[in-house]
Amino acid sequence: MSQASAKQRSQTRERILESAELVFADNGYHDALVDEIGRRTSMSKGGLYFHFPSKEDLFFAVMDRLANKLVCRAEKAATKADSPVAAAEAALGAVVSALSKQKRLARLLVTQGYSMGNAFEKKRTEIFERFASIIRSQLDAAVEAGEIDELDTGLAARVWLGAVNEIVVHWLFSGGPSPSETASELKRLLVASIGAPITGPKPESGWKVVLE
Amino acid sequence: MSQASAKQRSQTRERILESAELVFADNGYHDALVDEIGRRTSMSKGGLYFHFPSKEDLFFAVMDRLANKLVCRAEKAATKADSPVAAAEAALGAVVSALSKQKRLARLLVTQGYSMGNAFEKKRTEIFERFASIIRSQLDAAVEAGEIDELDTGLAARVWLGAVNEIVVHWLFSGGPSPSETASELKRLLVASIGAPITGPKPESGWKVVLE
DNA sequence: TTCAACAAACCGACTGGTCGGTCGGTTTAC
DNA sequence: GTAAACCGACCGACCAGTCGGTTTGTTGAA
Repeated sequence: MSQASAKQRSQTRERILESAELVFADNGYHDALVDEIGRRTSMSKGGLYFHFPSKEDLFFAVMDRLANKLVCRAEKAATKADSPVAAAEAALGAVVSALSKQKRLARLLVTQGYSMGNAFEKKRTEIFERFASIIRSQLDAAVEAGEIDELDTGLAARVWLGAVNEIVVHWLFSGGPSPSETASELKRLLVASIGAPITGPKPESGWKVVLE
Repeated sequence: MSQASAKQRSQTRERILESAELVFADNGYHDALVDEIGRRTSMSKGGLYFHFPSKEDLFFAVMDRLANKLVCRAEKAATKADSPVAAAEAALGAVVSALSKQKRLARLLVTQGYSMGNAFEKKRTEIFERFASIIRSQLDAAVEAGEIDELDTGLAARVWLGAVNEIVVHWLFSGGPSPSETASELKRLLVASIGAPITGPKPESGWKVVLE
């Protein structure tokens, strides 16, 4: 029993999480009905409550699951790059590309949580901090390597994330261009913000910027 | 009657808006109780509903009022600057400073609306677009004046706003530094993002940046 | 192989508390 | 006298969470 049912159990949880993701993304936390999640899972409300103690816990589980997936992608992308700045850029690009492909996921991560009320803030913070630390550690490495001048890398990381966040929101709610469409221009702006050379062919040592 | 009571009427509306602002900011849209707003206005629920047709309308009125105030500040700050980039920077600085001084206002503008559900997004978009267009028009002027290279000024404006948004959220929910504390460093990053010279004492013609 | 025993998984009608909004009535101001 | 402004008890829709009951699957003794 223990082996077989443990697998079954987690499969069921997964099924629930998938439905919940859809419903939360479409309606936001507050307007998402537990009954609706049940309907989409072909499971009664009682069944759901057997697997998750509350709507809130279910929501958090959904968010964690998504965040893990995205963080994984970002980290994988970062390791493939051949310089710290390129790694930070790649991590950002991975997130942007993932969000562009899934509006629903984007909605969920970027806004739908707030409708939970103040309890959500901790989770949102936690997730954003995970992304921020990926970027920040790459920027730290870039400073260490002399690729860029010293700067408040934590702040810079938040600037990058905030920028992406806003671009995504604008895409979702104003029919702006999809994040992936503006990704290269966006990267140019953000890379410039930390005073790094634009990643064209390859950053060369001893480069200069002269204005006027 | 018409003169005197019209004044009285708008005074009452103002009183309600002030209380509503507090309650919405503290609790978010959904958890804000109309009864509580009434209590703080020393007015019954029926009285409130004489002045505003619904909780939703009241909320929108609160948001509009705040946005107007902030937009005014930003525009005023912009006109005092002596170059387009400086104007954009000043507008941003004005917003940052206003938000830093009033956590409540910051919360309201930045997150508390989402709990209203999808109806909020339109209003949020509208308000952010107002700010974005102030920044963008200054950046356009900067391009026009040859102060900076051509770029997607709309995108840049959203990057700026997104950055501020994230810094504010981080301040509110993670006890990060207040936006005004990091304002100068933030400005440095954002000004760099558009490839403009750092505004130190004053931008000099013929200046240089040399790395390595 | 069969079946009793038991527990895990699931069902869905129901409850209890919550609020936005209403409405008949009262007060206030002109 | 009358209309605007205000009152506050009440209504009714809503929905997370509960709980007694049913089904399903596993186990191990006969």
